[in-house]
Amino acid sequence: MTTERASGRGRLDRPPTLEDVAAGAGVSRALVSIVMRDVPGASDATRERVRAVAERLGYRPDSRARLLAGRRTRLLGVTLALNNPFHADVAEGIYAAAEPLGYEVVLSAVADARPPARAIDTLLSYRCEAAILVGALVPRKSLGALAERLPVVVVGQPAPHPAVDAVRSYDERGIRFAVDHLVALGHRRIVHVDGGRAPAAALRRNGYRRAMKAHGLAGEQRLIAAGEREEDGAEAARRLIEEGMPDALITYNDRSAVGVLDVFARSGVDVPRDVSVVGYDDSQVARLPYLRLTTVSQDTGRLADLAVQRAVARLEDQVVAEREVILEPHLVVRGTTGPVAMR
Amino acid sequence: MTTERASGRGRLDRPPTLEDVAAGAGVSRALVSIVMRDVPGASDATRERVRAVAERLGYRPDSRARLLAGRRTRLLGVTLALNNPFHADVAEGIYAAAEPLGYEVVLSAVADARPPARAIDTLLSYRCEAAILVGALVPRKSLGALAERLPVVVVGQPAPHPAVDAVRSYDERGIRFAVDHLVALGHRRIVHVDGGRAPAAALRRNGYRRAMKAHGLAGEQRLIAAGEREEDGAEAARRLIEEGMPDALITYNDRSAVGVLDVFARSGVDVPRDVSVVGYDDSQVARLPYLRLTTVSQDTGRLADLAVQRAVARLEDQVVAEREVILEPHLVVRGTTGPVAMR
DNA sequence: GGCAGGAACTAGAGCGCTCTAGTCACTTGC
DNA sequence: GCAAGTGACTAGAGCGCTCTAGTTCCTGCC
Repeated sequence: MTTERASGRGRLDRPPTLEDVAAGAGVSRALVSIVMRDVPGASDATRERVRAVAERLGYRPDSRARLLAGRRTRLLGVTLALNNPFHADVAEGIYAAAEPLGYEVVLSAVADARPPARAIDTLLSYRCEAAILVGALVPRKSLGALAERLPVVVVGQPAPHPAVDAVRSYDERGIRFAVDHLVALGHRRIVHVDGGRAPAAALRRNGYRRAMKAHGLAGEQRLIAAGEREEDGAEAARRLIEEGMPDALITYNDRSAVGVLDVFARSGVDVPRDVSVVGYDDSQVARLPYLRLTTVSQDTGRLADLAVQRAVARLEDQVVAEREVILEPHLVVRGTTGPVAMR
Repeated sequence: MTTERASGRGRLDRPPTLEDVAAGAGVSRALVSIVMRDVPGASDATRERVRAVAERLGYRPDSRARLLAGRRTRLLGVTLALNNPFHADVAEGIYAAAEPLGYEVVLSAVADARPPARAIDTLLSYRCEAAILVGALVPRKSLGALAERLPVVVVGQPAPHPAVDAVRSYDERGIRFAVDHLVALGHRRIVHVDGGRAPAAALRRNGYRRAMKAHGLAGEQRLIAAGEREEDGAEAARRLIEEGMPDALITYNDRSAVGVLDVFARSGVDVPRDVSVVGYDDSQVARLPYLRLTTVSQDTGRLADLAVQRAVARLEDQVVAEREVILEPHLVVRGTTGPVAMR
């Protein structure tokens, strides 16, 4: 053990390997491997001795070699957008669900400068056994190609391809609850500020149309094309102020709702007196004291659990009944919705 | 190429390797490696042919093997808390900064069920060449041990150990700006709702003390022990209401401020008429229309750039002048601070 | 014509593990 | 007393790459 740490390239003394531990303990590499993996095949006395040497040398198994040599990697790949709180919640759930099943998680971020294809490439290059895509927009065709290689579970949107699993909540119903709530409050002219091409946006749009029809409000339907960011909501709000205000509006997600509320606040539009607003996701934002956004909630913990279960079931050849699991969302009524005002 | 995808363990046809591509193109493994790595040593014609075969077979280099065989991994390990928007911003910046330098990023999340030590273990097991710890609380001693193995850069807090680099903003100054601002508005009884044991909390606490003294308000100092979560701020607010309200307060971070504002709102305390509130971080939350939190901002993009530069400089034996780089924070005045009211 | 020099390519040794197929010593059962 | 069994351990092949040290062949130059 040289203490050759001084200058130059530094730390050139490569990390200790199984070989080093084996030599130190006077046993074979294979035995050390057995001890480190905690599998049967070594006496308690030896285990203890080997562990002590490993500890002393600061030995840490090399994932690269381990993954390469093993017959399986037991790696679950997850793509997510770091700036999205919904994704973050799901990812944490995935960690928690994967560990007890003996799987490890590899995260790969999607960002402006890092398209989904890039993130997925990384997962494949690590030979993940399954991929869990959290709310990523992947072209149908590439999804099909991906599913050809490994089990794919999409979270938060319907499976865009018959070969992939999907774990999501029932978006049509979520929107339906929102419309029901607004109608019960006496609103009729209910607008949907949609999510454009964002994940599940089409479903929510559709849910809106169906719900309006069901309430005999087909004639009152009004869609504003928007998107998933605050700015999209803000622009929609400006248009509404200019072109005529509805009784209420439902946005694609909470972020969009925040943009809407911002513009309304600055323009002297009182929520909920002048107009009611409903968001979607029940993200942290929705709970903020000054916002108190009425919104549709989906259970991220359960979504994560189910996604992991799915992926593992596929890998372990268990029978998986349907391609989709759809959870029931629920409405959380807070302060941005109220009864229709006298006018 | 069998289309043996049907049932059973499925996809057992293992992914194509260099060998397969080499065979398909009628060249050696080494040559394919040269082509895939885009290094000199192959003719253009061959390059094209090899690439075509690789494409046709759906070949994807195996990171495990690549990392294992190469003399360097060029991997930068990053630990972060997924639920922290400040961390997410920094992480995205790290991706952006690492790529042009030819380094890859490995993310390792810290969560309730996944302590920092665990996250760091993962990074080590992948043989990352350097570790960038974003706002993680790692015991001084383990940090020292870690720095023994590889260059470590801590982001968002002072280096808790002489052997690690730190990239952060000048927290004492940030707090000072907040105090200056409040004093200029006429406030004297300024409380600090602190961050307890959270990263950089001690610095901010200290900055508060110094700033108060500098304004001749040493006698008005009042610290409330709190933490980094919304709930910590909320509890502090309850105590203040009970034990006596100050003119203004500065919280450890924006999350804490949100908790404070929540309790104040529910208790009929008007901000900023009755009391002014300043947060820290300028996270997304602070910009929300209904919140419009006055807060201290740090430049996450630059923090990330510098952290990567640091790590790479250490790896490539460049001279690094000081252990710490400290950026200047700045105050963003929004709606939660105002002049002292007549009473 | 002979040979240096370079471009294009290959052989083969690892990288640090896992895993199969052993070997060896020591019970155990009849 | 001996085959069979069992627990503890080892040898060695391989996982899919990279990288060093070649080899081969062409081109140009005196």
